[in-house]
Formats: sequence, C-alpha cells, structure tokens
Amino acid sequence: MRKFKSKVEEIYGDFLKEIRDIERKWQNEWYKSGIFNAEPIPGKPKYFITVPYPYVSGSPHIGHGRTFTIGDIVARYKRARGFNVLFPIAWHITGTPIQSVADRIMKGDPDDIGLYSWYVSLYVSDPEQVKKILNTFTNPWNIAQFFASVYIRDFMSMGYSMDFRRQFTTGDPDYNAFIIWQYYRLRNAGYITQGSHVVLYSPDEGQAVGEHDIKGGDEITIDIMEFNLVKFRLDGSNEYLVAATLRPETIYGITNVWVHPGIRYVIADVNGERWIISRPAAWKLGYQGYDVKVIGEVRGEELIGKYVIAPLINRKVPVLPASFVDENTGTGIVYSVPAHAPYDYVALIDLKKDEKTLAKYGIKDVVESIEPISIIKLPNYGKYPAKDVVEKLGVKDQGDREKLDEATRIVYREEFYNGVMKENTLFPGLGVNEAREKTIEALRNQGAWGKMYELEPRNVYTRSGNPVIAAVIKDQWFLNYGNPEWKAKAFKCLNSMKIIPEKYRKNFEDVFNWLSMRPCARKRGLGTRLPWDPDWIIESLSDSTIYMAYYTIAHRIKGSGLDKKLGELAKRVIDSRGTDNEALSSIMAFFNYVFLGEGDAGKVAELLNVDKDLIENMRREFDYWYPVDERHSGPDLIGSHLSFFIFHHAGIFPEKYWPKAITLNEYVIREGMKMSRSLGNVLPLPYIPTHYSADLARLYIASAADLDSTLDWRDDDVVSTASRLVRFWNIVNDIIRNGKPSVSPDINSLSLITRWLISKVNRTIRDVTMDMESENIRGYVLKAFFDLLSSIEKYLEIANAINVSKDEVAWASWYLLERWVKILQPVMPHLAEEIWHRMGNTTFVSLEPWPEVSEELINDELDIALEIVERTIEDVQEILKVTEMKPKVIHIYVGPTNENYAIINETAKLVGEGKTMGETIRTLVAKPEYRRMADKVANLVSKYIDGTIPRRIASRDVELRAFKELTNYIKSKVNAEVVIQDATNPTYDPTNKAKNALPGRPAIYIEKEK
RNA sequence: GCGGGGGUGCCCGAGCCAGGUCAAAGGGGGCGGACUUAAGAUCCGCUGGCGAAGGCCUGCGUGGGUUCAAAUCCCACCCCCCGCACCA
Repeated sequence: MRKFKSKVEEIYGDFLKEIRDIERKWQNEWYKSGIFNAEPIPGKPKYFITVPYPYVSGSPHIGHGRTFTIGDIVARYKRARGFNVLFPIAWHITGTPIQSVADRIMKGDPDDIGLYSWYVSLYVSDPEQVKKILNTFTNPWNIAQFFASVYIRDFMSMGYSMDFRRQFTTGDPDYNAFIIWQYYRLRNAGYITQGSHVVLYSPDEGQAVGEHDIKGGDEITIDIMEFNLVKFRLDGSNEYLVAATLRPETIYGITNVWVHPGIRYVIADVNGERWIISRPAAWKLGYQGYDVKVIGEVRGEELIGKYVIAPLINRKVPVLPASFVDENTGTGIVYSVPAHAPYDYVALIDLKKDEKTLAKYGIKDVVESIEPISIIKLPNYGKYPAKDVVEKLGVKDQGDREKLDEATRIVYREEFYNGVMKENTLFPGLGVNEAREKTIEALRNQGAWGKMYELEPRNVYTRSGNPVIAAVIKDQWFLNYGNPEWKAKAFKCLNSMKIIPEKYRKNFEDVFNWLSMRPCARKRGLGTRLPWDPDWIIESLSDSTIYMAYYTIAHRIKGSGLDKKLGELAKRVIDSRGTDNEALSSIMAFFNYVFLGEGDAGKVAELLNVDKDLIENMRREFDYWYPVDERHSGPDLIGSHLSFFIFHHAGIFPEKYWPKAITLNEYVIREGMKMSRSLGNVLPLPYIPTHYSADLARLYIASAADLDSTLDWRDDDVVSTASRLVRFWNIVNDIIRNGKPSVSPDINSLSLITRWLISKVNRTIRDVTMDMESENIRGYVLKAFFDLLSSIEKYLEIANAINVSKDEVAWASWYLLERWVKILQPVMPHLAEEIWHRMGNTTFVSLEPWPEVSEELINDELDIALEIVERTIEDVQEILKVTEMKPKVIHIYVGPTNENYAIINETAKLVGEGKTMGETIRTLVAKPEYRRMADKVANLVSKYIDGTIPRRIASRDVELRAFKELTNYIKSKVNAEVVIQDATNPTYDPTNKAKNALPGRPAIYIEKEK
C-alpha cells in the first residue's frame, strides 16, 4: 500500500498538527473522566439515541464516520439542551462474513490475507506484529475481537460522546441468553413458522451461500427464476421428456419439442417416474426437493423424430433438433411455440431451410407441415408476435442470441400485460397472467407439472470456484412478518414515530406491506443457536432487532457476574435442545422481569442466585432509558433492519417502550465515485485523525450535504473547509488574546454595526435551535459556523473602517464567542473545548447548557439597513465599472420623506394580500391622505412591484443612520470620497438627483475627477 | 416490472414544499490584483451576453399551461440514479 497523504495535510500540515494535539488532549480528558457515561437520574428527562452497531469484519470507513458523526452531533446537542443522554455502542459479529474470512485465511486465500493485512496495518505499524495478528485470524472470534477493539479507538479519536462501558458483542454468552429469551417470546406469540425455502447453494461446499461468498457477488445481482416443468410422455413409452418453461400458458400453441442433437441426456428415476432431462438438470433437481436417480443415458439424436403427447390438449407432436437448446438452462428440453416464442420461431425457420439435417433425420415432411399456432391475441401485433418482433429486430438465425433475448423480452412483456387468450385455448378471453395461473393449475391436476429453479445469470461461482445453484431447503425457520396482528402493531408503531427526513416514511410503509416470510436462521456462521432446534443459528439481521434494550443493562450484567450465569444457562438450553426447563425458565423469568416487568424480582434473584437489588436496579434502569428516542441510520437499512427493529419492538414490548423516531442519512462517495474495495478508494476512518482532523472531518461531513443526499468526500472541498477553520481559529484566538472586557456597555449606546452583530448572534442561536430540533444538521452548521464566521469578519472589517471603539469591539467579540463556542460544541467539540478553556473556564463545554436567545436583541431592521448599504455599494461599483469614471466625490441621497416609506409599507401589505398593481394603486389613492398624489403612489407601487425597491425596507431613520455611520466603510469599498446626503434636504445636488431617492434605494451622484 | 429519488450556470451543489428580494447561496476550478526574492498560503475583485449611471436581454432537462409575476405551481415527454430480501 502506498503511503497516504491528504491534500489538507500538504497545505495545512502545521495547523492540522496543532489541532490534532488538541483533539487528543480533550479525548483523554473526556474519556478519563467518563463524562459521557450515562446513569439514570430520576426526574431528569432522558434522551436515548442509538446508531446501529457496526459489523466488525473490517475497519470502519468514512461512511460509518458520517452516520456516527451525525448521531454524535445530535447526542451532544441534546445533552446541551438539558437531557440526560445515553449514546451507547456495541459490536455485531453474527453471521457468515467473519466466519468466511476466517475460513479463507485458514485456507491461505491471498486476497483476504492481503486485505486483512492492510486493515491491521492501519493500526499496527510493525509488519511482524501484523503477521502475528493475522495468524490469529484463522479463528473468527479473534477477528471480531480485534476489530471491535480498533473501532473503539477510532470512535474515540472522532470524539464521539458514547458510553463505552455498555459495549458487548452479539457473540457474548449472555447475549445468547437474551436472544433465546427473544426467540421464545416470538415463538410463543406465534410469529415463527417452519417451511420450505429456496436459497443460493453450493453443492460442493454443502451449504447455502450469501453474496459475500460469491465471486463478484457485490457487483452482480442474482435472480432466482421459477421455471415450470411440463411433462411430455414419449409416445408408446412410460418415459417423459420434461421441458422447462417460463410460459406454461403457451402449451396450447405447441408444434413440437426441441432437443439438442449433441447433448447426452440422462434417463433418471425422479420421484418414481422416468424422466429424460439434461445431466445438469438432474443434478440441480436433486437439490430442489426431487428424489433423483440417474439410471441411463440417451443422446439427443436418438430422440429426434419420435413423438410425445402434449398434456392438456393431448396432441401428438414430434421431437425435433435445435442448436439453441442449452443443457445448462432448464432441463435442456424445450417445447416449441413458434407463434409466440422468438427462439422457437427462428429455430423452425432455420430447420425448414436446413435440407441436410432434415434428410439426416428423415423429418422433412413433418417439418414442412408445421405452421405456428397462434393462441394469444396481442393488440398492435399480427397473428404471430414472435415473427413480428424477430423481423423487426432483424434476427439472422438462432445463433443470434443477443437479439433473440431482446425479442423474447419484448414478446414476453407485451403478451404478459396486453395479451388475451384465444378460442383455441382452455381459457379464452383471459389475460395472459391469469391464464398462466389457471394453466399451471390444470397441468398440476393432470400430474404434468413441476417446478424448477434456475439462476439468472446462470454461471455463478463461490469465491472458492464451486458452482452455485438454487436449492430448496425444506425445514427453514421463518419469522412471519405477514402475521396480520403483528403487522398491524408494527404499523401502529410506525404511525406514531417521527421519520426524518419524512420522505422515507413511504419506503417504510412499502416495506411493511411487502414483508412476509423471512428466513431467520442459517446453518452456518457465528451467533446464537435456535434454542429448540440448535442445528440452526439465528441469522444476523434477526438477532439485532431489540438489542438496544440490552444497552440499558449490559454493563450491570458484565459487572455483576451475571454474564457468566446467563451464559451457562444459555448453553444448557441449547445443549438440551430447549428441554432443560430449569435453565430456560430462569432465562425467561429474568428478562421477563427486567424488560417487561412480569413476575417478581425476589424470585428472579433467587433463580439466578443474585441480590434482589441488582435485579430491581436493572428493571429501573431499563424503564428509565426505554424507549429508544432516536435511532439514526442509513436508508439502505429501511428494507431490513430498521423495519425489523420496529416489528420486533411492536411484537414484544408494550406500547410505552416502542421507539420514537428514526433519522437517516445517505451514504458517502469519494471524489464523485462510489467507494469499493475493488476500486481501492475506501477512506478508512483511522485516516481521519491522522491525515485530516476529527473536528475538520466532522465539520465537513455535517456541512457538505443534507442528510437525504449523498455526501461526496472531495479533498479539494475539505481543503476549503479547512481554510475556514483556519480563519475561525485565528479570529477566535485574537478575541481571546484581547481578553474578556471587564465592563459591559449600555446596549443603547452601541454603534449600529455592533448592535447588528449582537442581533445576528441571537438570531443564529434561535435559528440553529430550530434547525437542530428538526434534525436539519447542515442548516445548523452552515449558520452556526460559516454564517457567523462571515458575520464576525464583516463586523471586524466594518468596525475597523468606521473606528468603532476598541472596547466595544472587544466586548461584542466576547459576547459572540461565549455563545459561539457553545453552539459549535456539537459539531466541533474538541476545538470548542479548547476555546472554552482558553477563555478561562474550567468546566467541560461538552456539558455546558445551550445558550439562551435574547429575542429583544434580534433586530431585522439592522439587517435590512446593512443590506441596503451593501446593495448601494454594489450599485456604485457597477456604475463605475460601466462608465469607467474616475470618481472624486460620490454623493448618496438617502431617505425620501416618511410618506414614501408609509406608502411602500402599505403597498407591501396589499401586494402580499394578492392585490394587483392596479388594485393596489386604486386602493391607496382612495385613501384621503394620498388622494392628491396619484402620480407618486403609482410610481412607488410600480417601483416596488418591478423590484427597484427591495421587498424589505427599514425605516427612514434607520436607513439614514446606517449610511451615516457606515460612510467610511462605503468609502473603503468604492475608493472615493463619499458624502451622505439627506434626500429631503441635500446640501449639494447639482443634477437634481435627490428627488429620485426611494425607500431602500438611495439616489447616487458621482462627481468625476477633472 | 414494482417502489423511491433526481435532472440548476465550466464542475459540485443549495433553492423548489409556503411563486416575487433569483443571473440564481456556498464551494471547486479559471482569470486578474495585493502580499512575497519566488512558490505556497492569505486577502480583494471578476467569472451568461450586451450596456458611457445603478439598466436590458437570454436563462434553472424538453414542450405546453396557470399567474401581473415561475427554477419554484399544473400537464405531457425525455434522460439518469437507488432498493427489491434471507445478505450485512
């Protein structure tokens, strides 16, 4: 691996080094003093926020960083708002991926060894040590343990305000007991069933395979297609040619059966019948619930010219040769419907032209007599849709697979949606989709139907290179999310929850409606065994649905020795296949009491041989923290975990413990590209504190994108964020260096620009509070950091230009900083903590309350006035640019008579009510006070409507005062002498401009240099 | 196919729900200037077209419509992205 260096490091290396030291310092302080370890405080409102625990099969990356950072910002905000916040973490190890990695490292797989060496080297610099650690990875538990420990380091170096005491892994023996409890509750509620199920399967490895076990599994999507088997009895024999089709309803249009002359078919005993099918098909069917014994072989050639009986219609049709037939697709036997299947149509044409083959098999007469049989009426198509499409696409022959596949797709889709069965079928007038169901039913009644599963794409291999097929598992355990009573409860819970951003609610509803049977256990992997059938292991998405409850007591279980006891009990339950009643009822009694309040604490204490207080405390602690107030995650989990989270809570807990809110953020890409291992562009989280900085990354993550859009991590943009951070840091340290002013001035004697800044500060506090309450994280950061940064810069610039007194500037700056540091704490906690202490405080700003808003200091008029001044500066600059004048003196005529302002205010009101320009003018002129000024009113109203006069204006007094106070600032911006004239009483007005002054739009006269 | 999201200036991206202050925030990139021995960093200005006074024209996927007024509302069309399960 090349040595990584970020752009920020190159440009701001020294600065980063400085703030990274600061970060480490405060992390030490925080975690040493355990300020984020949460204890119940009766009477104090609590906030329980969780982010799904990570699956620890590798190191965390910036994608985790985004989600956990957002979670931490919220946690820190809530803490500042006076909540007792619990933000815990644990580690997910259930399932097959970690197991598979261990297996492959054991086997010496070079890819995995390379990858995992790299992961480890992110944390361990000595190559010998890396090797040593890697050697332990042949045991999956060591992988889990290693990564769990480095995740903690990474999370701490991001400054996350988590309670690390409560951590556990999903493989802990006591956690097994918890899951045993959960699954018996679910089973007793009737939510668990058993049945058959189709999975991806590797016969060579003897196990079901997941995406991560498949070669290129993260790049392809594999469909399991359901083929219909249709049995054709060979005329004069008890053997069946078994064809596979996706379109059984086309059986009425059959003209013949295709075989490939070169294929060696097998004769197999299948469930007591004799089937002729391809060898791969026989093999696959053996895994799909059929009892298959191969007893003989027959070459395709030998079948040609024979006849089979088509079921349902009892028609004799010939067996003919076709080269498109593939032994690896379906059964290697195809029944031909040339009117509606492009392949069949083209194969028939090919065969008719192929004199050699016709002669070879002596089938010339038979073939010549075959005509397609049309059985489906399709609007906008002729009698033979297959023919139409084949001709339209210009298919050459049956070797032209690409076009034929396309043609097949078109005909399939068109007929499925728009086709109607004709009179020569069993179901005339029915739509194709309905006819399909009925035809299957009819075939089945005749015993002529079967099912076969096939993968699409067909050639799928495990990472070890073994073929993958579809297999049927007969005794699969399911969670029955389709249970109507369960589903109703889940919906009730969802409807009571906040979903932020709200647009994802629809996704939840869709998922809820569609959820039904979900396999919940596998035969492989880490995790908890299904207690009553321990050959199965509860699968990883099914054992992580209500574990937030476990956070509330995990540290007490670990700290009291209960973990050992529960672990032993769990083992007894599993070893006895659920028959050890004593062990099982102890587990049930314990969790029933702690989580549900059922039963008696004394009894439970007795069963577990512990103090009654311990049990009661756990119950109290659970009851204090629950429910989950907020679960923060990514939308990719809506279709699985987040929905299961709701279902299981609704199914197991009483309503008062149902979760309150789910918040979501989208994923992270890097430099415009998806991050993936194969691209090698994954940004590991451990790079953040070493090659960027935690606060810089937090600031960037929070500001660069809204929660509901993808965050594109771009080093160039990070650099620009860093440049702001540098500016911020310099200004803040200047303020601190100037010290805290000892006296505060009288608010009313302050300069206008200082009052503007104070107003800005208070408005920002008010606005960002609203942003945070609605989880608008980006809005909060943009205002709290970026906007206030430009405000203070603007303030300092203006204050300097117009000579505001040093004391006043220092006072205002300090006023700002005292509040700023507190509202920035959630997003950049380390720098905030440092600033707070440099300001002379000794408490932790991380625990300081959010600042109060002084509503009375918020003054919109000051903003408007400043806007008008800025706009006027722009106007002057534009005039200078266009005229290319060299200005000597610029006269600005501000503030026409008060009457003008009154008219504009009334105009704004009328237009706001929806009045047109004409109506507004008429309404105003109708008033006695404006009766004789129709011209003036009309002029002002039209200037307002066309935008010459800004939508928001200040009073004449404030506007005039702003210009007067800011004269020197204007001067500095336009590089000329500036004279502010009262438009009602100008001292110098050679071109009579003053009368053009409008409210919010002063008139300008520029005197050229001679 | 079903469901969801989206198309904005050279690029990324806000705005759209609650139409006007939008030639359209912010950033990147580019250009010019200040500073510097120089480079980098930093700061200032410009970055749709036209314009000898703050203006005008074109413009937010395409085509229509509603309105005094549309990037924002309505209709149609085109294009792009994501999810669809047993897998974390």
